[in-house]
Amino acid sequence: MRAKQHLEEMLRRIVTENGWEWPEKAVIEPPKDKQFGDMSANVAMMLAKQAKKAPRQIAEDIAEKARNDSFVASVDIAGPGFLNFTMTTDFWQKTAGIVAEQGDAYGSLSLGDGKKIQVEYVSANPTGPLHIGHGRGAALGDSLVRILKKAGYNVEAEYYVNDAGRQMLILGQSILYRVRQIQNLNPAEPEDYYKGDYIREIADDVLEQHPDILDGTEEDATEICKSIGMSTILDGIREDLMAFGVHHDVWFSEKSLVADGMVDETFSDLRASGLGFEKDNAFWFKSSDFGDDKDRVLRKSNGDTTYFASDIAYHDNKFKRGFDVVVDIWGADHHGYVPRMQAACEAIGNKGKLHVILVNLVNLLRDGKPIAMSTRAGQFETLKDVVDEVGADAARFMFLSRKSDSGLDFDLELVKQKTMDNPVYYVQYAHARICSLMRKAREQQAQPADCTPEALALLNTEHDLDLLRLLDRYPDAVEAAARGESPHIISIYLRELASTLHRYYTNCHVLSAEADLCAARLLLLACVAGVVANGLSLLGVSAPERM
RNA sequence: GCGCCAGUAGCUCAGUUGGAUAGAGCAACGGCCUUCUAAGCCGUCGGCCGGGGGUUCGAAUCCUCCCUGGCGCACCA
Repeated sequence: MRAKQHLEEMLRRIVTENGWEWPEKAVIEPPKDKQFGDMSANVAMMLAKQAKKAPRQIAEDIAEKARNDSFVASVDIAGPGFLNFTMTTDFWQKTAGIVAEQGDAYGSLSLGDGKKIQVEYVSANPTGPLHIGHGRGAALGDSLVRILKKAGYNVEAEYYVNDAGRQMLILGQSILYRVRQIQNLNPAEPEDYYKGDYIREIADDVLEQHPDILDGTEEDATEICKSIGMSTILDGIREDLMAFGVHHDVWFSEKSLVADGMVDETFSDLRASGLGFEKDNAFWFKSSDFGDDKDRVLRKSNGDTTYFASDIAYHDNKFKRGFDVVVDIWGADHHGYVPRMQAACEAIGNKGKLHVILVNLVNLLRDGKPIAMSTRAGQFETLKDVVDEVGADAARFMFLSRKSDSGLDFDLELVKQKTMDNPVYYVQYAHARICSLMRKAREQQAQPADCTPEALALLNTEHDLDLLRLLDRYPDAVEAAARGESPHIISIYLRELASTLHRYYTNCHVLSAEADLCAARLLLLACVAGVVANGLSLLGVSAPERM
């Protein structure tokens, strides 16, 4: 019953009847200017070449037939050959019935058709607490998971734990250094180590659990520090993510890849297919065959495998788990890594199934002044601190208001402000306002009307229709967000819905209206509140009932 | 030097599988609370869409060459 769907079915039928083929690039969408009607189609222009006729003439043919549709009030032809449709008022009014009937399910799609899709995100090394940059990736990944589920995909969220390799060794050494310091041993400062206060706290715990740690070998001591450090930090990461409303279904360990022999398996597979080769005492992957700039080393001449080697094995493992699509969310500073990872996925027979989303850096500011961040130097603003200060809702909405691949200034003072520079409150306020109305309505024994044609017919002002048209578009917003893997589309939609609601609120009084009209308007507003809450839930932002 | 991403109103940004006169918010200025939350609404001002060429009925969007900014270019992770 949605306008776009209805018109597309009709237009496809007419095009077929005329012996033409539906052009894949044809779109039906609301025009940017209301004067062009409710929905606009470019199909006549797209058909020009195929039909060997002038676009406007094709448009005439189509318009004549389209006028027979009982839900189409008028069809105009404009510009180079646009077909502009105005739907009947009662068509739009039915929207309220559909939204009310479907409730929370409104906006759910069958786009994904149950396909298995994995979203891997955050995946920060367990060497320190999450900082604000991780927060952006976390918000994006979690929201994307919610959107893809809504769109009908079978989605699994995963965190890849880099619990093997050099970074973990440095973590162990950093803690051991602090342990010795606490014991007043005046240890030599390691060349490269994590300097944050949390390392000292972990060192305290280590000493408490292993008072005799320094009696054993250096290796054993480092191993103990590493293990306690990692589990402590990982627990902290889990807590911080939970407080931020972010969930992962699977925590996948890099160590387990090696232990299960998956890396070796990858090596022999590549060797067998001729895509791996020995040179200069190292083992290489011929990634240049798949568009990468150069070949890459998987096993160094000193015998260690590279990070890339386990990453190939990891992705191989993902595809073997049956995912049709694998989404990786990475920091934009890793963009140089994309071509080789794509090459690897192609080499192991999964071309085009990896989608990499790059999340650009977050510049943390306070009152316009930058706050420097570096895990190593131990000076950073943690995600936890930021969430504690500004709230999870405001932080998430800020992260999800912009395209992920452009840089983001995150000003702590700004995000606390209640202005349109910080639109989370604007959207939440729309929801709270409606809830407040509903409470007042109950006090005076008024309640939303049932979706009868008589009740719906009372929703006949331009303000009513503006809201109804926007509600009708919600599933399109979900679809666009899912297809584009772009949660910010939901955020933009919500701002527009909130804006239209606030305008309605100012112009159309509800509780003072005559009883039937009041009930009809309550019905409409209940639908709006439902869709606002629905959309906010896709962003992982709460919909408060009062503010 | 090579590559990727960005450059749209004073500011922050939408809009980019080519569509109609390029949109919001903020800021500035001017209005609206004796009725449901003013965290709101209405109005005015504001643009060679970084620049030059090209492709076509039509370009912010595609191609090409420049300019500016960010980030990458390891037998690091």
